Amino acid sequence: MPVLRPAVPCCPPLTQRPLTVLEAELTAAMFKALGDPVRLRLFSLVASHDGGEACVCDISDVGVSQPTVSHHLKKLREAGLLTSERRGTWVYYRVVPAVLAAMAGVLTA
Amino acid sequence: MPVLRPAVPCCPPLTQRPLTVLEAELTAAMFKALGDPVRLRLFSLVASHDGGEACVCDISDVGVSQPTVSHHLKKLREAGLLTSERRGTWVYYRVVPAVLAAMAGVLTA
DNA sequence: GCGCTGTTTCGACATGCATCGATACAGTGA
DNA sequence: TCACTGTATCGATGCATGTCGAAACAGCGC
Repeated sequence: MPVLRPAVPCCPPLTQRPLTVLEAELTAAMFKALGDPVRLRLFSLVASHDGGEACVCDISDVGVSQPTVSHHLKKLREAGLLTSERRGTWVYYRVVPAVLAAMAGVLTA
Repeated sequence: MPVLRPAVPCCPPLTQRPLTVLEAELTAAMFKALGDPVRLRLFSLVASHDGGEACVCDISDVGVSQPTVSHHLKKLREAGLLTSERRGTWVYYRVVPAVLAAMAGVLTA
């Protein structure tokens, strides 16, 4: 488990100057995490859910098996986009707040 | 060559409502294109280059072979992020203007 | 036409990854 | 403790993809 630590405010806008190798590595890892349709839907389900968090049971209906959902949620966690917390029987996922803004910033001129 | 046509203004912010299957497909394709470190550096090199365009010869020094550079530029073209134009001996790449804003919009609450 | 340089395509290879069923783990309630 | 539900991990499989060298293509200058 390599788990690149994204260090949320990472990189300047792509239009400002060429990214360094390390910057590209960190930023690409985040984009890659959103580069799968199933993961993107899972992320969107969490991000748009009431209260800013969602139980796995709320978002498991994306057309793939339960182990696959779990696998994708793990990937999103490892990329630093989501956090998870177990409360009793259920596990809740949340969007890491600064990450969306950081990624948007990289794409903004 | 599937070449999903991105139809630039694609999708609402991820936080607004869950993406549909089709929206996720289109948007994930763009994120996926930026999800490789080499491609992200190439894209950044084009996006930050003087005049908004760059010759392949200007950006080929990213640590991989020249055919690999060409392969990645093709992927970025197919994803709708770059356009290319041959002018005499050299081929110039440009960022498709609206795409950056569209992707940033998806990530903005 | 011929050679030369810049760029793309081709074919092959190794690695990565999305997916699944089976299984293990965690917590609840009886 | 035992059964039950929700979630994560394991192991296997098939496909996607990043990479390269070799070869093809495109323009230019002679």
